[in-house]
This record gives sequence, C-alpha cells and structure tokens, in this order.
Amino acid sequence: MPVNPLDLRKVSVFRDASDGDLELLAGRGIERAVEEGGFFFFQGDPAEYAYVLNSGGAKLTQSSQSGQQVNLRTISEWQIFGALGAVRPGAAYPASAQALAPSTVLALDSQFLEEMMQTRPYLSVGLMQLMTGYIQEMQSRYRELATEKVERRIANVLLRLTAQMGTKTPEGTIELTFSRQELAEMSGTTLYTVSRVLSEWERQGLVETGRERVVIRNPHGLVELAE
Amino acid sequence: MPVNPLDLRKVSVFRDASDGDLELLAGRGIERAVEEGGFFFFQGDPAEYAYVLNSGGAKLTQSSQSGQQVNLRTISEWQIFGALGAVRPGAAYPASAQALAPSTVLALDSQFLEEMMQTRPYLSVGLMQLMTGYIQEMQSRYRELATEKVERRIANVLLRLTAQMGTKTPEGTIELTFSRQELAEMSGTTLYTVSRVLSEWERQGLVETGRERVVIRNPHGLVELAE
DNA sequence: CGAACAATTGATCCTCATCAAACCTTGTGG
DNA sequence: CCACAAGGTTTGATGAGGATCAATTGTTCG
Repeated sequence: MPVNPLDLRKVSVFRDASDGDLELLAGRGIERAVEEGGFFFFQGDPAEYAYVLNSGGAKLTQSSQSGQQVNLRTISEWQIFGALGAVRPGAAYPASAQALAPSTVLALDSQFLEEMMQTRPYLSVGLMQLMTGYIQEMQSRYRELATEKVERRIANVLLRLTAQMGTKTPEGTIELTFSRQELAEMSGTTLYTVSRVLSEWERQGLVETGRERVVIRNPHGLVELAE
Repeated sequence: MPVNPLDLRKVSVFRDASDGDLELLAGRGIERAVEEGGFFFFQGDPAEYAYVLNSGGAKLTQSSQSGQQVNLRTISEWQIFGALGAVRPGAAYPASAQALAPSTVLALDSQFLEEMMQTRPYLSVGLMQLMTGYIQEMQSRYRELATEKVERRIANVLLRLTAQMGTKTPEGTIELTFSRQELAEMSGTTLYTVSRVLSEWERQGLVETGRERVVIRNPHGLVELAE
C-alpha cells in the first residue's frame, strides 16, 4: 500500500513543506519492506538514500572491527534516518540500520534531497534542527558514559525510551519491548549487568520484567535514580 | 586590532560567502578578548552569540551536576563554536567554552545569523556539513568510549589532536601542549591513568613527555596501538 | 628562593566484565 | 497437545582494569 503523501508531514523535517513538495517526495521515493532483523543499510555503504520509517521500528548501530556494537539511536515511525548522505555527497553511512520489527520505509534519493535543499530553506533549516538535537543528545550520552555509573545510565536509557516511544498500558504504566542485550548496547554495558540491575529494581517495585519486555511501574523512582 | 573581513573566509562555514557578506558579518560582529582560563560562555547560558575563534585556543566541556567534566571538542583558530543557538532560537548552550590560551573572538549575533540563513543557502549548507562532521565524530567517540580500553582511547585522542592542531617541530616530530588532566577529560579517564600510560609509552620510545607537553616521537606506533 | 601547580608512583579497593551453568519462555513439528 | 529446540534470562563465582587516595617529586614563575 502506497504512502499517503500528506502523511509525510508527520516527519519533522517536512513539517513546513507544501502539499506539492510532499507529493513530489512521495512520488520520487521508493517503497521498501524489510523483515524483522533485516538491514536497511550497512555501515560503510555509500549513502545513496535517506529513509523515512513508515511503519515498524529500527535501530542505528555502529560496530568496531572487533565486532562490538553500540546502539546510537532508536527510530520510531515517521522519523527520518540515514540523511547524512544528503549533506555530504558521496559519503558512506557511519552506522548500520536494522529493523526491530517488520517495517516499511520510503527511500529518498540523497541527491534529489540535496537539490531540493538548494531552493527550499525550510528543508535545510528543518534538517539542521534535527541535527542539533542529535548532537546534543550524543554529547549528553557521551558525558554520561564517561562520568556516570552503570545503574544511572540504564535508568537514563529507560527514561529516554519512555519519552520517545513508550506505549501506555491500560493501567497507566509504560511498556517497552527490548531484550537485555539491546538495552545493554544502549547503555554501554553487558546484558548480564542489565539483567542484574533490572532484577534488583523489580525487587524494589520500580519495574516489572519479562522476556524482551520491561514495564515501568514507577517512572519517578527511575528519575531519582538517574540524577 | 580589528578582524580583517576577508580572513573570515578561513571559517569553513563562510567559505562560499561573498565579500559583501563577510564585511557584513565582520561589521555586525563584536570583538572580544578572553584571558587564558576565562570563559566565553557557560553551559546553560542563553545561546545569544556564535563565536569565531580569531586567535588563541579553546575547549568545549560539559559537566554533570556532580562537577565531573568531559571535553567535547577542542577549538583552534578560525573554527566556529556555540552556533547551535542560531538554529534553535532561545536555546541554551549545552556546554561551556573556556580559553586554553589568551584568545580573541568575533561574537556573531545568533538571531542575525539565523536571518542570514533564510536567504543564503550556502550558509545553512555549510553549517550542516559542519554539524554532520560533529555528529559523526561524537558517534565514533561514543562507540570508542563504550567498547575500547583506556590505552587505545588515549592513543586515539593524541592522534586526533595531532591531525587537528599538531605543530611540527624542526625535527619533524609533533608537539602537543595539554596537561594530563586535559587529556584525561578528552579520553574519559583520570589524570593518573593518563600519566601511567604516557610513562609506559615514553619507556617504549613512542612519546616524550613534559609538563603540559607531549611530543609524538612515533606516530605510526600510536596508530598501531589505536586499532 | 619559595609557593603553586603539574606529574609520578605505589597501594588499595570497587565496579563491572567475563565465564559458566541452569532456568524460563516461546514457538514448532511430530 | 506434548516434547523439544532455540533463544532469552538469571545468577553465581572469579578476576581484571582502572578509579581513588596519599605521598613524593618535578617544574615554572613571581
């Protein structure tokens, strides 16, 4: 099923676009479906497309030669990713993008986006706002990693995820579906440590855990831990 | 002594500016001198100005409530910093900027810059290229911090500094002037560990150390350590 | 020369990574 | 519908890598 052009306005970068521009984008874009665990692109590939996540979920990861990987960002619906190529023509993706669930995306040609930016200030301004947000988030996470202990970092990760994509359950609690391994990659630690910390928190009634699942019972308690 | 407008073209963001634009910027800019150790701005201040470093050196640091601080970026001449405010009006600086040496800067009004961007695509494109660079660097450093051991991180810090600002000595070696404390803040460790590692490297003939000074004797050896 | 500050080095301790084994949960095929 | 396989999770035991603390030494500059 084709993307409704007007839905593209949900993408922050396209908020101020005209209807015509949205149709142009949707028309030039290529729709792609990726199964859970599949990759949109790999670290090092030439950055020929930027992607808009239409449905599903994804994560951006960077890995070292030794194969250790960290999670740089989690992408939810109507977020754009892989857009660096539109700014630096000929560049390579600095990270890999992997589907966390069956997903569909709209792939936008980087070169086309770049051309559009020349004549549409709203586009470059929007992209820049997005980028400053990422810079600030990365700077904070960097400081956090350098100065905070594991427990705090995990608390912060859960809070960030909650803010970004937490789905409220009927009882008003918040449910996240991530494995211990994924949480570890987001906090810069190991799955073992995440497991221990979550178990301890469960004992204290802060969270409720399950297989690939964490329910935040007491968000305020986590906030206190985080600071 | 006033800044020569044409010198502003050394700033990557202004590379494609017209002579007129440069004069406009230089005219609207406010010159400021800051002594060594002084601050251009503090984390949390409203981001009313972007700065161009005219002479001297500076560093951007972020600190946690507990007062621990990390070095986010080292700024050398003709680099721009504190420019986030031009993109997010009304925002606060996410980091503090401190002079590493007696410095002079040109302070550019954020609002004025923002207005210029509306009509000058070269400006937003240039800023975006700068930002993608920062994003990528922060992402790499983040991964490094999460996955690599201290020794490697210190090696990488020295190599980055070398690339950015190493001044070649007559004998072809490269000299950096940073205290152990500063190197620690750049590598996410403590001054004690930096001291130990440098001592060991000195024993191996890789570097030569002194008070607030590191001379790279064997850059290639460091590259090997770093990977 | 002395004060202030930077660096070194040793001793100790603590956090967390690592390894191993057992335990759950979920989905599948007989 | 049960049994089993596969993959996620828990928990314990162990150890390494650095942080921290303390004391000393070196360097710079007024």
